[in-house]
Amino acid sequence: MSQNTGPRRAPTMADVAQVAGVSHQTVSRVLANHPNVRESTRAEVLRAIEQLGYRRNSSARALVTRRTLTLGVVACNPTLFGPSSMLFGLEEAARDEGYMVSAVTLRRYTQKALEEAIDHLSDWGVEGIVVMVPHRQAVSALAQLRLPFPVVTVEGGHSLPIPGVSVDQELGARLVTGHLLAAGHETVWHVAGPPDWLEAEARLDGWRATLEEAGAVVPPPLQGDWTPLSGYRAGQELAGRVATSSARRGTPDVTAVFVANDQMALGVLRAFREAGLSVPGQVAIAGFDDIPEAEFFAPPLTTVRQDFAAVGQASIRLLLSRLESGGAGTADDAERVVIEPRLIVRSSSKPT
Amino acid sequence: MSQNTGPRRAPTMADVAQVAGVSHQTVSRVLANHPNVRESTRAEVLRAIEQLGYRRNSSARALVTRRTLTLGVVACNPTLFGPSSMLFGLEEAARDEGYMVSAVTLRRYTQKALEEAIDHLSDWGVEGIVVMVPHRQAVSALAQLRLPFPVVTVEGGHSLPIPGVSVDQELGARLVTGHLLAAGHETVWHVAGPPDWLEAEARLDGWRATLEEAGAVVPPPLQGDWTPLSGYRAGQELAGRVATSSARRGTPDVTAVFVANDQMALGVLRAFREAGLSVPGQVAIAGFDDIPEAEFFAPPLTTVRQDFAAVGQASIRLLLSRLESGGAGTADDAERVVIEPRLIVRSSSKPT
DNA sequence: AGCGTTATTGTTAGCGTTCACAGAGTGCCC
DNA sequence: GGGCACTCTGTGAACGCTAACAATAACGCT
Repeated sequence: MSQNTGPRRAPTMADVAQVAGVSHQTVSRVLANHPNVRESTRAEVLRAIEQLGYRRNSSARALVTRRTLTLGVVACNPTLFGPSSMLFGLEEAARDEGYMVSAVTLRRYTQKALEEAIDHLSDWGVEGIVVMVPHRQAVSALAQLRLPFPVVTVEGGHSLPIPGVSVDQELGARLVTGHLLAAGHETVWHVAGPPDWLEAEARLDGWRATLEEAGAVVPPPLQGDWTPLSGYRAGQELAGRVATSSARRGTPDVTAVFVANDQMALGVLRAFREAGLSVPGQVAIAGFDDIPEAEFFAPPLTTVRQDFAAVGQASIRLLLSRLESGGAGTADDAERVVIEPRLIVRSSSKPT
Repeated sequence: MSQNTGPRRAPTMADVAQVAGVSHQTVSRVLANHPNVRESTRAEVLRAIEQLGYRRNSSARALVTRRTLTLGVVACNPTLFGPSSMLFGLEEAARDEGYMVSAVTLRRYTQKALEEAIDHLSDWGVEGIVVMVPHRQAVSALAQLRLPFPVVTVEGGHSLPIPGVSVDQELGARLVTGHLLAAGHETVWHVAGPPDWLEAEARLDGWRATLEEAGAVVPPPLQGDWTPLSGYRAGQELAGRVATSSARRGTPDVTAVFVANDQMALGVLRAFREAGLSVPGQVAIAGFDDIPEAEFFAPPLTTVRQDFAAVGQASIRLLLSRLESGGAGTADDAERVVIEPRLIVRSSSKPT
């Protein structure tokens, strides 16, 4: 029983070949499902593989095939519901296609951080990357870089010739704003996201356009940063406005608010609650994203649902199609996939 | 101008060597920061690298060094705040140490899915993995598997000889329950998580033990599944109990509820609101996790904060220490890192 | 029988690194 | 001026796999 207890190395193809009594090439053929292998030898080889617990060495394979079967992702706020859902859908889709996904997360967007992230991924030989960093500067910085592999953006806007997937944020904003106007509100206020985020901008644009088309006054948008706290602050300001305008004109000028995401909407709700404003009685509120919690807010939040998982899947499909077409960095016919959001009406916007 | 426009292959070390007028080995030395290289040649090599845009081929490197510098993660509910925060902290820590992280996500736990996930990671030659699947069965299934690389669990319980990191869930539960008892409640009800989750069990245990030690009645725990909806259902049941007990005995038997996570607590809050029960006036509520939204619930939620990012970092440290000690699968002195949670008191539990 | 064709297997040569070793040059000492 | 230590550089051989080609056996057909 010379059971070698030392840190014996993983078996190689040659080991399998020897056990099975064939050449290493035949083993390779069996593994590659090559048709021209006699059934009996195939069985023999499989048995040897089983017996030795053989696993193909991915590095050696990658070295010779020049394919690492690895994709990279750069993500930005990965603890938020949206980004993490996308990441999830993306990883699953990639795995189904036989790829591995390596993610690098950015604490905050800076050009340097983005470049380092991409560098890090390149070092590991990814075949392509998905960039989920929805800052305006990120996308233009990306366009500058000439990378030796395909890049796909998520929510990267339409202005640059980089293929990408996005949800039609503007449409979503139009849906909510239109919904609030239809409910009889004279106008709709807006708590926007950070101005350098493309999503924030698109939502702002959709909101403004809808108001203008309806001939409604466009009130100055308030500024948030996606966090509940910033929504809370904006909510306090709006609540103050309601109070003073009611006192001055006898009628409040804020009766409906479209908040650029659900988390901030939560903050606004709290501020209103503390100010004694009833929702939707005195002010109607709507959010964006439809996080799982939104249905259970006080009151349940009207919002716009985005199919994040679908975005992740689409980004992988797009990346793989680029990969197969051999299309490296440059792509003039930058494909874009747009996914439609859906309005979810709940009590926060219903007339009592 | 013989600019080769074809899909010219990435430059190799030999190319760099030729341009710099040295041998490929010298290039390798420069890249490895070997001390015995003359300053002038080092500069020459670096210049050639710059000029050619050379990047070391990670597959070739991995092949010869037998190190892929890649770690794997198996995660379970990656869209929740907790898991995604851990993933984030973990990835960052790994990157700081020069490792790449590849994550595989499980839609739902099954033994098969777990094994496939691990298989998938093994295929890519990870040097070790972190398993973030806090099911009882997952950990025992893991213990069965004899893997050729180190494994670290997150929230994997203490019963098995696998190194792991966890937050002291039981302590957290004790803190909340004790806090509620100290506020004068005769007993504390509990909405538990799914019974096959270790975290749910530990929180249940901590709650029960605290009640027993205080000589309080231990009411039957309600069952949830972490989602707001399940919390909502449990909340409806509890609200019903308040109503009938108040009617029958003149005094309600539910005055305080410890909900096993914040999302379910949100559901309970909604149910109570709909039933006309005031929080904390008639019933005090506390959750667990301290998700960013918790502070803005109606009312702001008392909860237990877990430092998820720290858990992720600790898991990487533990995995790397295992890796360096050469400790593969077997590890009798299974190290465990325990992180202490912190009670965060907000108005949902404050006596009016 | 002889030939072409196909099925099955083996042989050899890389893929781009790192490692082990050898070699050349320099300085120092007895 | 030979030997020794040290610095710097190059040569050749792996690492474990796949691709290309060669070789052999088996088969059908004229």
